[in-house]
Amino acid sequence: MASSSSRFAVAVHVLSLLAWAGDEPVKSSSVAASVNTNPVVIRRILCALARARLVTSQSGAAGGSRLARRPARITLGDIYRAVEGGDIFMLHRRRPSQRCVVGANIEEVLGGVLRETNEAVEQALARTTLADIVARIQPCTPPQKRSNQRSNIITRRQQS
Amino acid sequence: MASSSSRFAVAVHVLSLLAWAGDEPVKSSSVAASVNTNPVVIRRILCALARARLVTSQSGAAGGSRLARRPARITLGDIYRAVEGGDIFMLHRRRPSQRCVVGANIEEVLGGVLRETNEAVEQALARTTLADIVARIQPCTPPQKRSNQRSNIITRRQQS
DNA sequence: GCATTTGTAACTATAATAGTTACGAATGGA
DNA sequence: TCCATTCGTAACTATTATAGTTACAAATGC
Repeated sequence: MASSSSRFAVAVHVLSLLAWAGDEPVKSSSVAASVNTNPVVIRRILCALARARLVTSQSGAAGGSRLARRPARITLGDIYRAVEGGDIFMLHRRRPSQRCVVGANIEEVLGGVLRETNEAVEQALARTTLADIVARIQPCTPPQKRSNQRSNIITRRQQS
Repeated sequence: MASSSSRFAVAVHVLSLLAWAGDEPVKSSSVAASVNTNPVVIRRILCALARARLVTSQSGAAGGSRLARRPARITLGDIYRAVEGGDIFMLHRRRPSQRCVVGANIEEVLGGVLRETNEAVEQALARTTLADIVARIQPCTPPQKRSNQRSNIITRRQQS
């Protein structure tokens, strides 16, 4: 089965939008319109991304969020760690029988393997940057100067 | 966060017990005692493992389950595919806005990345076999001849 | 025939996730 | 200084996945 969380996918989507918008701050409601969800869900993700120093946000009129680094300096591994953290697989939910040799040792043995596996995931994700993702999103759409009006849906690429 | 499922950990535990028991069939209730859960939970996992041809099971008195291959021929990747299958990460749960360039393309772009990531997980897991796991479970306990009585808790290693 | 064990259905309990409403605090502009 | 706007977060609900449990038919060996 898939991970029960879509936070990673949404986070990549959010950051792609911020990259698209360049220096212009983007409101959580604009992002929510593109992701097709509630602005609070987006703000929760943005909070996690801000804690990881991937974005900065500002309250108030003319507020919003923008990238804290250039897209080429943000890897999917950074994003994964920021919003999913921890490890991929659970160990047992109830402690195995310590009277059984296997039960008494399986958690430690498996723990090591799972840590290595999580490492492999992070390394695999680290090979792709946000810039790569943005480049693969309709590469035909050319960068274009932003209008002054702040539309709720971003349809044109901003800056580069 | 961790994957919400402990099926993988339990499956490795189950198969370690079967490896430990050698040719002797193991009852789901014995396994359940070691894992500290209900026999039905174990039988569900064993079903998935049987579908993947990693174990064989038999009904009836003197029934139980045993490995279908030598432990060195079973990788953690096989086990992962058998009980977790599919992919690690979810995409969006609601379809993103198709009116936004990013929303219209993010799923396809991310889908490719996530497929590659799942590949990386399977490859990482494929580097460890069930034999490796069993060898790391209290390597001090020597293999030892099994008694005739079928105890509910396996405390000694059977065969090799 | 009978005791035993698997396979599976049906149900409940628990927990994670996301969606929603609400509101205080920050901020910039009038 | 006031006010509209936006974030951050708490509190709640709804949905879903997982695991735990009971129950029973079918298979199997003695």
